[in-house]
Amino acid sequence: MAATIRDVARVAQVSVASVSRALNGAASVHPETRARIAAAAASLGYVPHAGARSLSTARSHAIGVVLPDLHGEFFSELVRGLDREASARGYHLLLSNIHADADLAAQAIRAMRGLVDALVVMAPQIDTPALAAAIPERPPTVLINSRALPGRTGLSVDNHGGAAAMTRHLLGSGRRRIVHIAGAAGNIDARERLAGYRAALAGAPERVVAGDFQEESGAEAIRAFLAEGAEFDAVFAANDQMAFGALTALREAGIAVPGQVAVAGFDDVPLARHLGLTTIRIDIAQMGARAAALVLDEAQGAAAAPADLRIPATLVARTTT
Amino acid sequence: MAATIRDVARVAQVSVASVSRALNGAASVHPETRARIAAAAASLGYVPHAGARSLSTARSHAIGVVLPDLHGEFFSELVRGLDREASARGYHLLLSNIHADADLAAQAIRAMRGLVDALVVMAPQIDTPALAAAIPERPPTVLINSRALPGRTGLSVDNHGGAAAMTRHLLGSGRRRIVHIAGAAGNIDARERLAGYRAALAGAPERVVAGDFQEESGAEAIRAFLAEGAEFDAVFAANDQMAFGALTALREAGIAVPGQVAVAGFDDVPLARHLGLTTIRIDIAQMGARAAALVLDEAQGAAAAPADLRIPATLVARTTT
DNA sequence: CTGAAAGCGCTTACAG
DNA sequence: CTGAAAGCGCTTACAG
Repeated sequence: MAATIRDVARVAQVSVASVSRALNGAASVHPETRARIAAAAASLGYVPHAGARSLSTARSHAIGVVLPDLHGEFFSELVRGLDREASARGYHLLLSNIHADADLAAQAIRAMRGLVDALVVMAPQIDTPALAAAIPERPPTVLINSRALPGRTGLSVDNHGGAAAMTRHLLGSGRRRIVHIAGAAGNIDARERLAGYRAALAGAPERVVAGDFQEESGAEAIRAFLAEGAEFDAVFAANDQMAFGALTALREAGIAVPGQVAVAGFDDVPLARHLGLTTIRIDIAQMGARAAALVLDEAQGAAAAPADLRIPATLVARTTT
Repeated sequence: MAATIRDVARVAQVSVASVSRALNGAASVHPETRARIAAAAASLGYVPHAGARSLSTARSHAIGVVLPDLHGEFFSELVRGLDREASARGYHLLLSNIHADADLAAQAIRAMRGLVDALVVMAPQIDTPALAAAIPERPPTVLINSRALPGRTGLSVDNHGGAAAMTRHLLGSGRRRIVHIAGAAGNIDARERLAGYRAALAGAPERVVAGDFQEESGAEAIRAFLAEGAEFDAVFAANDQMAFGALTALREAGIAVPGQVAVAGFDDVPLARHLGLTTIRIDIAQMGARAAALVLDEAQGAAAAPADLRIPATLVARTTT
């Protein structure tokens, strides 16, 4: 078995209280005692049992992270940002199992009781009542890309601003008939991007077609459009994946991009740069770091008033517009 | 404060022992008692304090995950696979802070004492002595893509087999002068891929140029090669990123791919499919799930003998060869 | 079937 | 500066 604080106390011939104080750098420990304890700890290879400490102090130094089924860069960058800030402040990340619906999310959150000092939850697909029911009073929680909840800090991408900027960019370059391929139904990001597109149309005709954020749905949308002989000179997809699908469908149909039709996406995934796709860039790692910082401030009592914060969404013009 | 087991006991008018037994589904609890306890727990919104339970039972139901600075798909797929298996068996994932060197890795591992029942460690850049020093006797540990350690289970990509298969594929399609762009020095994956290339050359001339797994190093390598007037008809890069760099350099030089020079990579990142890059595919999520399964088997006493397991690496031929 | 008690490995007032 | 003791919230032999 691994050495416990008792073993160290025995070897150093002091009480466990002194060992605890010495190892935690408390003020009042005689230098000689401290040295003896350090030597004993080293000789035993003693490492404090973090779980026991957490029970005594009622702090686990862990942030619970509850995420939906995320892929690729988004997931890795988000976790990277969370980890960056958490590590810098001496916290671990406890990942919940990936959840698909509100019930699973609530269950994941419950399972973290006594395990974490703070919670970062991302649940873009869960509606307000279900979300409110799932989020407990404690520990402090920051919501990422989720519906707003009164009294809780929310952090999300500036979907509305980004979509409006893209729409204006397309209008500004002379496009008039801009088709928007919407994201998954019920998804808050999808909804806000659609709203941003609408708000910026400034009288240009609105034309929305349903998608589900998958590449194939972007291709399907455009194929259906072309089949019915619809006219348009720009496609603004609610994410890059669907824009890639749109590009494929346009290529199949022999339509020049951006000559005849401009194409734009949202997210700036790595592939977008390689394909020259005009899109909206978001600094996901920054969003993660920011979320961790906010929730730890709250957990440590330095709470700012709950707010609805936005991570900037920046237009990146490339060759498809 | 959140309700504790004491509160439930008081409301249900039983001892805490009975509450514990009832809520853990122990055999011997009178149905009526059980019902009263369930009702009390529900009315109080009681959720057991997982940290306290873990101290009593000496099981945390968490797997510590110690990873280097990973990006994109590799990271997300690995964590997805780990999470899939861990969740299925009722375990959480505790992410250590991302480590850069052996000292940080050892520190991350130490910080997990008392927090996890098992450890999954990936440290391809750490040499054998440092790795041996960092990995403790307990808890059970499975190594991913790391150097082999006696008595411990290792799981890694079949780098040698994959690289050999790719080399044979290039030879089989008539290429004779195959340049290998090696990965980062000291990295075990890089080393094994190089060895696989060498083993399969079968008398064809060996030509190795240094790289560091970054896209730019692949481009640099090819530019330098072309500048010195070297002759070659194939480039096999130790990962896809460097292969993309090579493609760029060849395009700049007006060299036809695959007409004059074939290009191949390793990893099959998403971009590879879009660019038509011939490469080696690895099922990263499967590697994660497998690692979690192995380490939990060991933690739960169903230990198989330590072994050196390989995740298959499959050749995917596309348009660059 | 149920309860009183010890124990998991720490921390922290409280005395001295 | 140091120690004895209580306590964090659970679980689990041990009695009954």
